[in-house]
Amino acid sequence: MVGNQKNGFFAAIYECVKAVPKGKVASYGTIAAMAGNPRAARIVGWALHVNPEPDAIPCYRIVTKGGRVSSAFAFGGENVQRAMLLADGVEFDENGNVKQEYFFRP
DNA sequence: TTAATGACCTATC
DNA sequence: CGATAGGCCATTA
Repeated sequence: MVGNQKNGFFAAIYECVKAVPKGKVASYGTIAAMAGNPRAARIVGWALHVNPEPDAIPCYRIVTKGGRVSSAFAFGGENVQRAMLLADGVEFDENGNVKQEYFFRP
């Protein structure tokens, strides 16, 4: 590691995000639960916000529980995130939300 | 240590 | 159905 990040919940969150298989998405609450705190959904958003390793952390695979992408995506915008997911094989419904069948659940 | 922040979630009007 | 308010938890200054 580059020695820039302290070991905390963030590290666990990163592991969970990287554990999401390609072609699927995960919600903040799901990642938080996998990290050990089902109520720390906001911490997940923060962990991805700092995104120390955007090359290894596919934050574009993280969406809200309703399947809606975040409004403050760090890579460029919601449209970009949708394109990334489409490139991974994820499909959206008519509402612009990710289908629940593409949600990765442990 | 206290206070403030934040890419959420749920409940209520 | 759409908008608003509050609560939760960890990190930073």
